[in-house]
Amino acid sequence: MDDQTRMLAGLAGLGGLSQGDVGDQDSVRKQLGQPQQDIGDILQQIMAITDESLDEAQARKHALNCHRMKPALFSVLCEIKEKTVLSIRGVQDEDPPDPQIMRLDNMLLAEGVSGPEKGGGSAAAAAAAAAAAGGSPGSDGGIEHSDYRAKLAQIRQIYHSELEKYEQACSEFTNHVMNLLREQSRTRPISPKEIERMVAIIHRKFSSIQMQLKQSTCEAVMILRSRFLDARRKRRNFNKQATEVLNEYFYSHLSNPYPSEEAKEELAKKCAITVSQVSNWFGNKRIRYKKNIGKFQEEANLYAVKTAVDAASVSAQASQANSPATPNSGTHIFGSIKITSN
DNA sequence: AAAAATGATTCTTG
DNA sequence: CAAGAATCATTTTT
Repeated sequence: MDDQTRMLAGLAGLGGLSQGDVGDQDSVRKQLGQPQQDIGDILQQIMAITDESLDEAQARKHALNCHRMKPALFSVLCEIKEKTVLSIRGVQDEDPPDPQIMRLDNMLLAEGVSGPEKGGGSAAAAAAAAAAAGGSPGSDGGIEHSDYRAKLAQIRQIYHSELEKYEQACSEFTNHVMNLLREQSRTRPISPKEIERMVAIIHRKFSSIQMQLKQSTCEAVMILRSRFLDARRKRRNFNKQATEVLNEYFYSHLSNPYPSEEAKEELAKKCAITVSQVSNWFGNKRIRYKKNIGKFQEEANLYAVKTAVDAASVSAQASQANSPATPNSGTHIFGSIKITSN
């Protein structure tokens, strides 16, 4: 009962001390003549250790270890620690996997930057290139592709070497701290849990650095992607014959230059381009024609003549076969066009 | 080197 | 969702 009341008073209700601990401390108290004085001295010496030379410190440390007070102080520290451990326990919550980090990791994995070495990378690059290229050219795709892959490999290599560097530094530092703690555990009590916590803290710090690395790597990959997979950056003009076919269709359907899906497919096949390229072309053509009809007059005449000649060759007619300067005689411009003057 | 042309993308609209 | 419009980034022309 005596023990219990003392414990309540001394530990402010924190509990957690075993009877053994209390007994230990009790005996310590009896042993000491003037506890305050001696403990103060020892603490002073401990604090002064950092100011001393290594040999000196070593010697002093040894002396302290052999000090008759050492076990007593040790047990006092044990007691204090019992108290603090409790307060620490409340603060320590396991970190939930940060969704941001997960996202970065996933992206890097998908991009083939992290994960298995060469295999993943080239697979991802190939998939990306395939998705971008569609399936038409085949000739110049290879060069861009390999270029992209090379850049990606470069990024991957930098990423991995940096990551390794961090990992190494982390484990080195962890080792160092562990050694320090082990050394210190001779003079003060250190539970495995404490060490564990220390290591966790270190790892968290380093992983935050790693996140920065991941972030910047992601950024680099995104830039690379937009640089190489954005088709408009490596635009090739259609060949002469293709534009000829397209223009022919456009000017011969000038009153309604909206090819149906089937017509688009047909044109795409004839021009060796994709259907969406045909759509793009007509979209651009319509808007640009309408924007400045005058500029396209010559072209319009040219193709009008062309089709007229074709028609004439079929039905050898010469109703009004002369001056090609007749601007699109029967072609009313599609829909209702508001010509923006500029 | 500047200007024009051109294929592609993005955003708004109906 | 497709067409229009504005814009981008490159290629071609001047």
